[in-house]
Amino acid sequence: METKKIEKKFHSAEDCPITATIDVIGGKWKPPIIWLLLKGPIRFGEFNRIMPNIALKVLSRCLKELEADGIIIRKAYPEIPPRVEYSLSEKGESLREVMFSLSDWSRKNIMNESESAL
Amino acid sequence: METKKIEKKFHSAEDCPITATIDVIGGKWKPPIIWLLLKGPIRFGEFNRIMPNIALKVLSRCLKELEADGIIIRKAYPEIPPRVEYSLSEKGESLREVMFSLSDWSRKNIMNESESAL
DNA sequence: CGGTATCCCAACGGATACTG
DNA sequence: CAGTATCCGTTGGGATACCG
Repeated sequence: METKKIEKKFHSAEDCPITATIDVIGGKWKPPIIWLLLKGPIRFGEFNRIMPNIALKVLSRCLKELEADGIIIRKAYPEIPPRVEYSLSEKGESLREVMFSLSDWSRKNIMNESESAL
Repeated sequence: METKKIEKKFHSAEDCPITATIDVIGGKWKPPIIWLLLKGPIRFGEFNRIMPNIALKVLSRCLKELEADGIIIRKAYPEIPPRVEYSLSEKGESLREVMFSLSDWSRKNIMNESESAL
């Protein structure tokens, strides 16, 4: 059988799997949010303390979107004062390699981390 | 010596290396552009043929930005009609792993590619 | 062929005030 | 404490027409 080489077209950007991933983890603040969650659960206020310049509304929306995409899990404790903890889902955990890959490339190619250790 | 654990803060989003990488490769059309270039040099018109719905202006700006970031190389041949070829720089080539990582995660977690092979 | 120029719209991000 | 509501500026992406 002959295999005809079909050139894949990108009729819309969403046909690209990479674009699809970046739609989920991209934007200005989602990367640090996911990065922090890779270390463990975090409360709403903690995000705001660690990222002092993110607007509350933006933080709120990012968390909602990540939750809707199945990346993070929101757990609210019915206490006074209220406590809400965010953590990574399994799907979110599976991003660990991806995030390290992106971070690694950045350190080598954007931050000019010297290769002096070599 | 005791090592005090310093919590890294993200005063601006750009403090996050992952955000920095996504600033370079992100957006709607840059991923497919880089993806295509990983297979070899491409001419301006070819991009437009493979991605029929990208606006000329957008394609043009994406290519300019990628060039400014040192990811791609633009080579113009002084012919009539003119010919311009885009290819990856070394820095651009170094994105291969990153792109595969992003693409792989997408196939497993967004496109629901069955794991039937297991 | 390989682009620019112009105009437009929606989405994202941001500051501040307020609420359960 | 953990958000929402409102308003606003900037950016990214898009359609169309035109140029060297």
